[in-house]
Amino acid sequence: MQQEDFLPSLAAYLIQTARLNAGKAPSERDLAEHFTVSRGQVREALAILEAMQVIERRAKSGIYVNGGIGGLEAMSFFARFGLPLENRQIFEAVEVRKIHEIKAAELAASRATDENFDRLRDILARSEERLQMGEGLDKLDQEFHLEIVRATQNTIFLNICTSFYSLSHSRLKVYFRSPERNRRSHEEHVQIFDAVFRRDAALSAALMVSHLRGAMSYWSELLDPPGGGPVDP
Amino acid sequence: MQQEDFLPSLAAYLIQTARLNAGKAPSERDLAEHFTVSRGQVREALAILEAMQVIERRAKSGIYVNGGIGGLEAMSFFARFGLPLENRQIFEAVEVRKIHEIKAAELAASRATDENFDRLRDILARSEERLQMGEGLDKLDQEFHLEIVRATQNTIFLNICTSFYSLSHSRLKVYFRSPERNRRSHEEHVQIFDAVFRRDAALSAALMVSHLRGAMSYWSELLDPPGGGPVDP
DNA sequence: TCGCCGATCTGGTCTTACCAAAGCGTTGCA
DNA sequence: TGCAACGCTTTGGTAAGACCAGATCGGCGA
Repeated sequence: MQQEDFLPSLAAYLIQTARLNAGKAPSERDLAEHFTVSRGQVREALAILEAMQVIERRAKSGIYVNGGIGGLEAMSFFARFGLPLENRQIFEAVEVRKIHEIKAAELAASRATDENFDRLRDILARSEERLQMGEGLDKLDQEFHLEIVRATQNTIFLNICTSFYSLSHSRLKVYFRSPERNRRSHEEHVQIFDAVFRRDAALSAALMVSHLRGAMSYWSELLDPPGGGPVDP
Repeated sequence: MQQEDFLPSLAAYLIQTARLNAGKAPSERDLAEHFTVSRGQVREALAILEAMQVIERRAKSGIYVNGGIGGLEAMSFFARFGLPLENRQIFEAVEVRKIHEIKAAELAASRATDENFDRLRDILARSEERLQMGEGLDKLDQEFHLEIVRATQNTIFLNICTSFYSLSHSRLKVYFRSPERNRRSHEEHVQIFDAVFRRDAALSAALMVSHLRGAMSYWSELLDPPGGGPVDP
């Protein structure tokens, strides 16, 4: 146990043990022993988790796991490593994603460069290829959406959207198991590309609205029913 | 030298020294000596900065400061401690803020609760008070905008917007030195409040558009002219 | 039963030590 | 003279031990 996946392991363990103990996690010394690493390693990881607002370290008292996990970085960190998020968080993240990507399509229409168009064409071509072979879009969907964001030429914006995409990642895998949904998704991508290429900002945004509505309504249905308990992201 | 302000000091020092040495910062041992702390402390801080994508640690080689600073967390960290950002970054952050807050006004119109309205009224009342006494709005502007975001009931969204607000903070102080701008800003806040209170989503969004346009055009003028060099955030 | 006191635990910090690989300068050979 | 091989130094990565001061909590005494 060392390497880079020590952090997520630690985080998962902290949350798991804290849940059984009113939010309080084991001591640094216990954690070090449990993971067979030095206390220094544990402290380094804890410093990062504290900066992410995942935990709180109270001097001479102990380590406490924050309730509803804090910052964006923390959440995308969680999603990246498959840790569970709550329904509310997922819903909120989806809403933020909608806000971002609709505006992204609009801005992309006026700012996309030839390189952006080249990459988009390449992504669409590879999508077509995969569909012909009867395979799911998978990562290509993500690539398409993020390339649209990249076409806004706003690197901060791209940064945020990338984080949010990871929040929905494993869910999307399920979504893209259906051949029909794959096909429709691809066709909508092509339409969006055309609108952006024609520099039609309003149409680009409108198409993105309906594209996201279609894809995400599927998704929110999975969330709502039982109402409450945490689901895996 | 210890406490919480060690991190920003370290960050500033790393960036400063790295600039003179092709992106390479002093070794951990040198840093520990320079700040009169233990190597462990330095490593803990470096772990956080690495997680923020501010630096990169290469085993057996050294510490390297990343060019155009990475993630959102890193940027708001920088802004919070008055470290310089580049023009491009500021422009991008402003654009993202616009995207967020316009949509926030729209959503707030349909979701704001009585508590939100109470807090907004309180903020406006205190604003009025300060204006009467000839003082600037200062923090109250921030409170108003963030309360609008809070009214969307999306905590993740609020989280992001809060980070972005800190990016423009010290600049806003300059903006609010002008009594006339204070007055106009306050009046626009009142109008936005009314629109939200009447649940008029379209009007809320439209008013926010012009409010931000007014406030931020002032600002982008400060950025564009010389074109290039970093400015203080 | 209530309050006080002391042992214990905990995070915070520092020191020392060792490892392995990267860097770099020197040396030695062609 | 030029280049390649060798070896020392530096560097991040990791571990182990120690001390401090405050919080925590149990037991003792009033």
